[in-house]
Amino acid sequence: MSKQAAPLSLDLTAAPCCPPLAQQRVSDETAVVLAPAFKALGDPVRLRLMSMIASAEGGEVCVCDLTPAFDLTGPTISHHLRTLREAGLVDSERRGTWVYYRARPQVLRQLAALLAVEPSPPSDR
Amino acid sequence: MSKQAAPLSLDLTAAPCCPPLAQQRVSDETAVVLAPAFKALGDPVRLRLMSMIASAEGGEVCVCDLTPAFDLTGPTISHHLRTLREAGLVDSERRGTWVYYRARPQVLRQLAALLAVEPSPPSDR
DNA sequence: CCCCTAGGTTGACATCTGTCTAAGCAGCGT
DNA sequence: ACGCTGCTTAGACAGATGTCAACCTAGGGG
Repeated sequence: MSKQAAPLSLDLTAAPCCPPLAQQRVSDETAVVLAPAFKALGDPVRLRLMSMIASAEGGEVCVCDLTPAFDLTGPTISHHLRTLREAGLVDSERRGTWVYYRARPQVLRQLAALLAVEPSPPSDR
Repeated sequence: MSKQAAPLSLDLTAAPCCPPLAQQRVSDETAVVLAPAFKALGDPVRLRLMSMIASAEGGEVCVCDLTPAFDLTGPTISHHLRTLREAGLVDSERRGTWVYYRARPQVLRQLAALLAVEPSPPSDR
């Protein structure tokens, strides 16, 4: 694998930040910083988790509402959530017995911006 | 890993397609179809390759222009390109001695759309 | 104080992935 | 026909990843 450190909670806001990928070559540094975020989304379970968290009413979900949606054990879900957290995509907070996760929209926005492409170039229609 | 088949060239256009991840829960099927694309972008080398291809003048690049940009052997670059191809992110075409790669904007657009988030919700400022 | 529930941590395991070297295939010159 | 250059395929190998069972920690109630 192409190296990766994961300082246990990435601040993607610190990334050299993102003229669209298709508009200007992504630098090595930027690639190294942003790739882990895409990697984190590169698993169906995590993609769904991310979606469940990001689309949650009130902006947050209890883990207890996430786990039963999958055919996986608690530890496995916990592991995936940790991956999302370390990729800087979500934040977690314990409140009493429960742990709540919420999305970090800035990072999502940054990734979306990176993938942005012209609406539909002339050659296409 | 959470299952995956890769029919040697994915048609992501066939995906149940993408109301933003933060607006509606991504279905299992959609997640299974789209996750591989994110996974493909989840490596710094491939992210840069994707960018070099997508931002290329004339919409295409020769492999011979990609390879020297990295500290990797030809086969390794070829392997990464294949991954991008199988993820449906790029297309390749041989012309004479050289092979040219071009991006598939539709897929990029689809991924970007999935990550789209409200500009900046009230709670944020 | 004890136990119950919600989650996270550890360790183990099979599988996948990134990288390389060696070998193969495709065009193009001569 | 031969060899050269550009790229892909095949095989090998160390390291990463997804999953689980077992264990641990934190809070809340009796």
